[in-house]
Amino acid sequence: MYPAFRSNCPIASALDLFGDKWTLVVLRTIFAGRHRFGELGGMAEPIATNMLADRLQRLEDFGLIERRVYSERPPRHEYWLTPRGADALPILQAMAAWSQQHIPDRWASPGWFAEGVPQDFYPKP
Amino acid sequence: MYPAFRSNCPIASALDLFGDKWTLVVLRTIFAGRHRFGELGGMAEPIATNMLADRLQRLEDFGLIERRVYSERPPRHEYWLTPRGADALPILQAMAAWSQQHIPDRWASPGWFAEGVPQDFYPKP
DNA sequence: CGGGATCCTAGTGGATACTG
DNA sequence: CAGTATCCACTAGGATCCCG
Repeated sequence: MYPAFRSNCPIASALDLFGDKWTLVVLRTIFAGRHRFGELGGMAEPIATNMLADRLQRLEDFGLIERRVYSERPPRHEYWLTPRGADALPILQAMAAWSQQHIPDRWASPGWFAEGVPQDFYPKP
Repeated sequence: MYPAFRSNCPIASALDLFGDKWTLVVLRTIFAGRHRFGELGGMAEPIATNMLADRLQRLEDFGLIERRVYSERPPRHEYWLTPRGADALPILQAMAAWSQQHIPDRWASPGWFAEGVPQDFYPKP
């Protein structure tokens, strides 16, 4: 269930858990208020459904998110952060802050997530 | 020279720059006081020399590190953080803090980098 | 010592079709 | 709607050898 950790370094271990192309992007989207599979699949960065399903499964296995199933037709599933997942926010904020400082031209554009993002999600540049 | 950015999101952009298996681990090692190619190649996480060379090249292209060449025999090269690279420290610290909170059993062990790491590099658990 | 050049593999990732 | 299954392409990554 857990990946093979490369070392005892906490940084390397964190990267072994969610240091791939998609995991933190998916997590960011959940932070931003998207909770359903379809919403996550429709984010700005196109992701294949099998990739998305795989990352959600892993995040659930690692205890970062929780899956809620509603008995409706059509079925509705939602993914919510656990406290453990919510604690990853500083990582995302630190990345956002770095980008805003050092790739400002990209960030100057309206941004893809103007609405739907918590007020203080992206730190002020 | 720059990667293809997936979107305008600063988080996704940061991940496009250094969200792979090795880049942040290499950066961490430089933060920890290793500056020579051989030292970086000898870190706890075994990395192939071509991988290391590639990541160092990219980090230099992105302006995160600076390459210093000394005219000696045998030759000596050193890689040092630029201000832009040093600004990535909060990202590493946030990852380390998360790991220490949520994968404590791994961190409880002596750690691979007891000496050589700046005093406040890993936040207190 | 610090890489570059090769070659090779594994796994990531993508498109499409299909199902409860 | 929320996935799974299948097949396929690509490239990140690794091992080894070699050279200034």
